[in-house]
Amino acid sequence: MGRGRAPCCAKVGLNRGSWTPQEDMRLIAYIQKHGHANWRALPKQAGLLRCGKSCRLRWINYLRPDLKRGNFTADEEETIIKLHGLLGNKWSKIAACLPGRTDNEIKNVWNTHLKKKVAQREQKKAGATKNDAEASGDAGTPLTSSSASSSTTTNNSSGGSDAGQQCGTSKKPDMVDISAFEPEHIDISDMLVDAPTGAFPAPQPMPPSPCSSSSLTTCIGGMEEEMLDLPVIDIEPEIWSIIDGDSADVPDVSGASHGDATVPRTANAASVSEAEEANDWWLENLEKELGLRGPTGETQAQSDLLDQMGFAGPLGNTEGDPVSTYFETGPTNC
DNA sequence: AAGCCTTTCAACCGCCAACGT
DNA sequence: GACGTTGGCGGTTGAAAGGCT
Repeated sequence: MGRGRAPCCAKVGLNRGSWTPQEDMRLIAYIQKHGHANWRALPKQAGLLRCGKSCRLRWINYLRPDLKRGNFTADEEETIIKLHGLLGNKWSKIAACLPGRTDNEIKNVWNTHLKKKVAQREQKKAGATKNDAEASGDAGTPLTSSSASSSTTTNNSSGGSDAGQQCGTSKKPDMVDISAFEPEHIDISDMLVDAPTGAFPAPQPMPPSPCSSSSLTTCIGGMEEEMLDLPVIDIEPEIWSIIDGDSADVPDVSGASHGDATVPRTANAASVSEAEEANDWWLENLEKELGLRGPTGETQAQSDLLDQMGFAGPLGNTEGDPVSTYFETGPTNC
């Protein structure tokens, strides 16, 4: 643990709270082009007045192209309940089994809906099986002892650190075998493979720089370079120094200088096309919502985007900002 | 219609593990 | 091996939305 850690946004005058459509666009554009090899440096290079942590969170939980949005299906809820029984509050691991869902989302759903649901179910079950319990040999380990209460109690001391393991291949000792509770066994491995692949491509760790594909880059064209390079936001240079804790120069963010270096290398050749498909699909929707596609053509689109990005005056015409509209409609269209 | 209460969810905080030097 | 840096995780918070009285 480093001690010299720079203070987070609150202390250095960075933006906090809700993200604006402009910030979203900026983040999206930057990551699409350069990837997110270094979250700490990202906001600086993208011209965002946010801390890297905030950017990461926003991307992971909201802007990522492979996110499924909208209500959880009954199946998903059941899956969460089951996995929570196995894993406890290991939201990230649970999320790994639910393509398109984030740990934050799952955590929220659990705390708002599922916890109660499980509690109610358990109550019913307790009432119904009260008499049976004594007779049955395995004398049922109560589900709620882990699932319903573990979220309120503090961490199950994380211990296991089953890093690399996904979807509860290791059952924690204090976790209850929920299969005894549920009518049917659940094959966790299925969940990994069962990702709805139809309209929704399997999530990629991070799509390789999709700039080679059409989409946003095409529509924005050369403007994107400017968007990323120009000091559009009136940022006091000292702020970056404060953030960095040094006086290092703001690196040149033009593609040539560091483009490839910051592009994640998680994707192998085989997955590149998949990832590009995913991105194209996502960007298509985004572009439509942003008005970057359609009869008005690219020139208008660029001009609109410039407006939205704050290049050409205030955001007078947002009419419910485009990014918000996009997400209200929902990228998955599921 | 207004005020209050509850629910929802995006965002923040602090901690920890992994990694690099 | 020690130390610093970064990414990631889980818990918590607070604003907004919705429902109720």
